[in-house]
Amino acid sequence: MEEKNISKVYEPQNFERETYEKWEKDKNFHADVNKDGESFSIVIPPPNVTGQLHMGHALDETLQDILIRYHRMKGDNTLWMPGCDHAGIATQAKVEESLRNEGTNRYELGREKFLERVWQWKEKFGSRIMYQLRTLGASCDWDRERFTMDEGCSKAVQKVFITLYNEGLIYRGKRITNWCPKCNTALSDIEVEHVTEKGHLWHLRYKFKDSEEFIEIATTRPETMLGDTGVAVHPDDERYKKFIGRTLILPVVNREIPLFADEYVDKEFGTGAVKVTPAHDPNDFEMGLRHKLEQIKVINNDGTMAEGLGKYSGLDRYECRKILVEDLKNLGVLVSVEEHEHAVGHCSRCNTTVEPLVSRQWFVKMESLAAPAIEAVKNGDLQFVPERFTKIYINWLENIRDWCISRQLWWGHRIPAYYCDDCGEMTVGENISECPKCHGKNIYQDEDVLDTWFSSALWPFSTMGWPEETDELKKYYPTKVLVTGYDIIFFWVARMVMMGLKFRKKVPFRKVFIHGLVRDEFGRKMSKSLGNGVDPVEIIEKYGADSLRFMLVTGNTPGNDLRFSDKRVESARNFANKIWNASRFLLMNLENFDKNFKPSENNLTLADKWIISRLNKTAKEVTENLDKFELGEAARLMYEFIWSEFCDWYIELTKKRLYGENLQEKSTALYILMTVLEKSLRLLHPFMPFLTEIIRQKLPNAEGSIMLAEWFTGGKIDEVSENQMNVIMEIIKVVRNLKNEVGVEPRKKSEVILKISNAELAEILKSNVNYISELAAAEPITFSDEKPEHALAGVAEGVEIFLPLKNLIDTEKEIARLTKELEKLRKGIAMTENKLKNEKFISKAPAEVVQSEREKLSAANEKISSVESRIEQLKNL
RNA sequence: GGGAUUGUAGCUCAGUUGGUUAGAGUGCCUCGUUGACAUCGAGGAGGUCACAGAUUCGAGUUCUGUCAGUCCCACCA
Repeated sequence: MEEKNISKVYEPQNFERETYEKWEKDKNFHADVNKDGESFSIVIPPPNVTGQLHMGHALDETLQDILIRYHRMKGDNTLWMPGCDHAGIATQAKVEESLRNEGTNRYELGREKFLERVWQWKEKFGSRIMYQLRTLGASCDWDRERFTMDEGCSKAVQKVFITLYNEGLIYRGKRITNWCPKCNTALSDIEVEHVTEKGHLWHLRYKFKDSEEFIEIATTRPETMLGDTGVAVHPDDERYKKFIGRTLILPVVNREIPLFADEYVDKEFGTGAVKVTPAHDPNDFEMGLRHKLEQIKVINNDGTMAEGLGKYSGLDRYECRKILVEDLKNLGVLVSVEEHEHAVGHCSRCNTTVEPLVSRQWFVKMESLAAPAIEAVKNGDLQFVPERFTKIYINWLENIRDWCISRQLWWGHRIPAYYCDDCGEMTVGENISECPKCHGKNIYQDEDVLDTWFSSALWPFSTMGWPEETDELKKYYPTKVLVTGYDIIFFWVARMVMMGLKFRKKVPFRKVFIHGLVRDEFGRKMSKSLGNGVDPVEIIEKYGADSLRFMLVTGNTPGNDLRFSDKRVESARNFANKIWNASRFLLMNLENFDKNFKPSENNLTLADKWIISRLNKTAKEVTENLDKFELGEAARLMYEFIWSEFCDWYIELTKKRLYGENLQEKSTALYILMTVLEKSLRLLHPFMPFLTEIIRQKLPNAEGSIMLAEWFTGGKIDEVSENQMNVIMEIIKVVRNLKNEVGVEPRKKSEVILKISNAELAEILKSNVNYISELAAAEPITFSDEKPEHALAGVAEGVEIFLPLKNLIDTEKEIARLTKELEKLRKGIAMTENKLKNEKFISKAPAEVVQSEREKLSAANEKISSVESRIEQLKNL
């Protein structure tokens, strides 16, 4: 059978692509709403169209694909919804950068032309991302691919905005917000990263209007003093009580400003008196509202100083600080400068220091939306895996502040608010072309777009056709699980929950499976600036997608970061190669196998029963772990089973039968090999989809695509056979060990004498003695009740094992080895004896535990005396 | 300031409700290639489970504290 010849080594490049194309062509990924089966749906965390996928995505998609493939095999009606996010600010920045390289900018291009350019960008990178997903093996339903700015999603966005506005949950207001001078837009609170920086605390003195007295204030941002409209002290501060209500003269600008009392002020900090700049500090803004202070904007949106500030106007804010401090010093206003550490906000996108300033923006009132989202977690509708992230989520929601959703960008969903030039009326609604108040036609739409996360928040239902009541929504909403990194719990997860509950009355997903970040081999975050990012496609080209997937999913636990390492991908590739070759071995032997052959129960050997039982147990555990989202543990179990049990032991144990003359025996062995391999492939398929598919198709006992094959949940576990086989394997190990210790070549046949006290065990060993002779090159093997003289000795599971010396070994070395073993045994005995001496242990520990300790002790004592006598013998040689 | 998390073999990490003498991968050492696989096989060395207490018959596992690292949140100018 020519088709069964497969190459000597695993070469994933030869089949991954074609395999995927076949799956896709056969519509194996497609979810049919009308089909039966419990629904199992996942919406992909839409990757940004800013560029290509990185290792973090590869991890995220791998985890999802494993779950999806597992559930598909289990017979669930499985949908994995793919798509991309328009990533407003990030994508716009990318396109602007490329314009800059061409020597132009978006303003020169104009809004319309600029957007054309962004759409071109989106087409290019969007399709690249989808290609990468395919390369990784992601079994997404491509017929349902979505984009946050496609027609349907945009409709959902409008609908949500208008509804929230009409309910008073969206409002427009002139408030202080975080402003990025470089991106030239407002930001939400969570888009600001606070970094502790070394700065200074400048002490300034402000003179009272009607006396020569001063009050000293402390500030970290002297340039904002130009916008001061008051000074605040704590009402109980004895130092300043007498000044409250008096008027100060603001230095440099000579503005009259009041000194007032406010509980916000901390008496202990600085001088206990704080300058108040309502237009440029969130706290001052609040105080300003409380005390009806004027807001004077002294810093422009681009970070330069505003007009009307004399020589300071037009200066960059930090340049101004330098000059102003110098001037204050000369004026005698500057009293002192202290070193001071404080947290400074940076734009999470471009890292520029954000400027809090007052502007007119749109906000979502969050409190009433947050309450049900907290409740959903508390009542169990929504569960985090691992659970510890619940606390982070709740804590954030309980302290939530209003969400600034407007961005001064061009790329994104334009805010559906319209302004009438004739009467000044603002209208929120769809397709407004006429002012509802004055019927004027001079209407223009709000220039701003929405925060990118606004549309992402609707993703689980906007992708399913909402606001229409589609079949998809009925079948697949809520989704079963959301798989994402802990870094976007606030940005995305919490907001989806709020929106889902608000507009669908149901949580968008039942479980949130949180994973960590992929770091480089030194534990650093992978980033462009460090240049330490690893392109998943490159790894796939080198090692195969299966290897990458396997590496990403093993060796870490849910929620924890993982380190990427080439070594570990290589190790996964070696595993793939191992499976490949085990399969090749089977296929080679399968040439004349009658595919209708079925072995009878009576012809099964101990090894057969053992491997079947081990497979059944493994399947059970793999399934349990998958259900618990312990994907790494599930994968590890498969690794262990296939490599350490199936390959290292079982295949070796079948060789005698395969190469022998007895057709019955040979067929039985082949049948079990084939069955176990086929089921193992199914269990491994979610992790390594390509390899398992390609191999299974060559097996005579399998039909159709493995991805549609039934999941194997296990079967009867045969403890008796497992125990018996364990004894045999232990004996083999001891014999190998003994030979190795004394430098006898592994393959060199050596006589072995077994002394067994347990009669039942002796029978079993006698009938399976061939395993020992085959795998330990032990010949002849004899059973004896006597300890032979001059022999190496070892013990396994109550069996004493002797290898007659026959002058082959170094007695000194052997005595040393035995002495060491003796020490080990004595240590063990001491521990066990201590336990058994302890009356509390005897009385409180479960009976079977006590019993096993007793047995252990007597076994160990036997071993000791045996080893001791060996040593004596050797000494007398 | 609050919270989370990590500390186990040279390195990277498992260790699920407390129960044999703590495991894997990788690296290292010894031996081994005529047939599935050197991307391999057999064997070995290597750990007072960060430290100190507590609970328990029994703690890597639970609790408290200490030290060290990482991260998140937070309006102290």
